Amino acid sequence: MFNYSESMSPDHNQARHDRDSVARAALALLDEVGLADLSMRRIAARLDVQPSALYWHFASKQELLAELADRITTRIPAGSADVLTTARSIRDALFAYRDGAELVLSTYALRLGSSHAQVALEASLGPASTERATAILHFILGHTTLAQLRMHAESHGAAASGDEIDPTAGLDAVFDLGVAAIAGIRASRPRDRA
Amino acid sequence: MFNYSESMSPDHNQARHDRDSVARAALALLDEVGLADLSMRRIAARLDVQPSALYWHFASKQELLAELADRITTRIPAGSADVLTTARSIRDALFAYRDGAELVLSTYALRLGSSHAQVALEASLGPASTERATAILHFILGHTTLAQLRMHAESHGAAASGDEIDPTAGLDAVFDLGVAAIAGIRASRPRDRA
DNA sequence: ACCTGAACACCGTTCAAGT
DNA sequence: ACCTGAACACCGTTCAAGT
Repeated sequence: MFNYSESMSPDHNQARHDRDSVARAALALLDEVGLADLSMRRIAARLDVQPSALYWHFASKQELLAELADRITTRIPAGSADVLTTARSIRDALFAYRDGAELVLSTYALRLGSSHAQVALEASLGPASTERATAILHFILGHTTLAQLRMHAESHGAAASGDEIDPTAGLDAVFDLGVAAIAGIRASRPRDRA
Repeated sequence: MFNYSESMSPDHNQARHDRDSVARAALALLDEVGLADLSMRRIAARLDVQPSALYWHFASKQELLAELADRITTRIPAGSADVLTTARSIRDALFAYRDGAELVLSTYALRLGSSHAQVALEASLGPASTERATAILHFILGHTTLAQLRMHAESHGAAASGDEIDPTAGLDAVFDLGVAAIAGIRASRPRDRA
C-alpha cells in the first residue's frame, strides 16, 4: 500500500495534524475568543485546514469539547492537601482558560471525562465523604462559572443596571465560606495576597 | 394556499403579537425542545411570523432569554420560610422548565433580571447574611444545572462509560446537605415522599 | 404598530474524492 | 492516514419596504 504519513515531505505546505495538535489549537483558541465563538470552522481556519478535516480526528464538536475539558481538568493536583487548598486549585484550573468553568460544567454534566476533581476532593476530605465532595464540586462549578461569566461580561461593558459596584468584589470570601461550610470546617483566614 | 394559523379571526391570516405573546411562545418552546434548540427562527415559526418580526419586540435573542429567565424566576415565593424550604422552591422553579437552571445561571451571571432568589434567601437567613445567601444561590445554580443537564443527557442515551448506576440517585441528599451546611444549620431529615 | 422579504455573515456535519 | 470540495440544513441580525 501507499504510506504518506511517515515521510517528512519538506517542500510543500501540507498541514498534517493529529488529535493532539487539533486539541491544542482549539484550547488556545478557546482562551482567545471564548466558548461562544469557538466554532469548528474557526479552529479549522487556525490550522489552515478545511472544517471537514477536523472530523477525521474527532467524531463531533462535543467530543472535541470533552477533550478540552479533560485537558483543563487534569492540571488539578491529586495529592491530598486540605480541602480549601484543593478547592482553590480546582477553581484556579478552571480560571486558567477563558470560559473554562462553563465548559467543564457542561462536560461534567454529560459524564464525559473522568472526574479528576471529585477524586481530589474526596482525598482531601477523608473516607466516606462522597456526598460532601459532590456538594463541594457542585458549589465550585456554580460559583466559578458565575464569576467567570461575570468577569467577561463586565469587560465587554454589558452591565445592565445603574449600580456601579464591582461584581467581582467579595467573591473570594463567598468561595471560602461555601467550601469550608460544606466541608464542615471552620472558615479560615483569607490567604496572603499573592 | 395553505393556512396554518389558528384562525380565530374570521377573515385574514394576520398574526399580530406583542412582547408577552412572544415570550409565552418562547417559554413553551423552551420546555419542548430545550435551550440548545431554541432558535429565533423556531420561535418565529411557532408564531407564524418571519424571524425578523421578533426583533420588533426584543432587541436581541439575549434580551428575550433574559425575559424567560425572569418569568421562570418570579415563581419563587417571597415569604420568609426557612432556608431549606426556600432553597427547594428555587430549585423547583428552575426544574419547572427544561434547561431552566442553565438559562437562569447564564442570565444571572450577566446581571440581567433582578435576583428574586437572592432576596428570598436573605429573608430566610435573617439579617447580615448576604454572603451566605450568595453562596447558597451559587450552590443551587451549580447543583441544579448539573442535575438537569444530566437528566436530559440520560434520557437521550448519551451515557458514556460502562457503569450502569442512575446518575440522579442521591442528588436530593447532596442538595439538602449543601444548603444546610452553608446556611449553618443542622442537616434535616429528608422530607416525606411526595 | 407590527410585519415581510431579502440579504449578510455565519454555523455543525456528511461524504465522495483526492493524495 | 489525512485532507479537499461541495453540499445540506441550519443560525442571529439588519433593513428597506409594506400595511
